[in-house]
Amino acid sequence: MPLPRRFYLRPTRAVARDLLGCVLVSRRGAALTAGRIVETEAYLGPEDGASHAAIRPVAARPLFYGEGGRAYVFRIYGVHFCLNAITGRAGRPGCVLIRSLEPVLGLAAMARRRGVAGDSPGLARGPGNLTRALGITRGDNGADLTAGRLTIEPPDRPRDFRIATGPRVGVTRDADRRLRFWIVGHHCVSR
DNA sequence: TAGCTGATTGACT
DNA sequence: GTCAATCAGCTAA
Repeated sequence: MPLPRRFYLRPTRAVARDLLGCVLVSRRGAALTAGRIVETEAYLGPEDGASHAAIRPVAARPLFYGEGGRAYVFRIYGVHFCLNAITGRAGRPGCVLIRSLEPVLGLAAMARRRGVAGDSPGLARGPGNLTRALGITRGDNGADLTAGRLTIEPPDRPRDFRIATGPRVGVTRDADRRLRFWIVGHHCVSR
């Protein structure tokens, strides 16, 4: 069973942290791919200069400010897609960027989409690689993460890892906020 | 309408 | 270490 709606209706930082160890599942027709989340970043409301609640697409605002538990997908640098989970209750903007996965299911399909070898360690490492490996596109924007073809399942093993925090990667505004979370020592965490 | 920018990646010096 | 790819949507005019 996917994580329930109430999981997302909490402060963004808490969701970002608790998402570590959970499993993202993508169903594309017959192809099933999934990976364990090992790295996330929190994006808050308008007070967070890097958040799309403060800048960027006005068209995404209804989604951003809407009830948590939906996917927010956008194109970056005209080249890659990034996957976010919307958090908070309606009227409370926030989302969590999913940066890296440890491949769990459908490795062959992921490798095919990426055009790399199946045993490649970085199959779903980095936001752009992750969406490509799972076949996630703009068409998944707004998708319900509690049911359907894109869901997030609770951890499939005990949380026996340590969590580290630090500045977000690649952001130019509010770059000093410690809103990045990752599993210490995991080989699938991006540089 | 034109110009610019970015929550990235991979190839190359 | 540098740099190009490539485009939706914002900003200025």
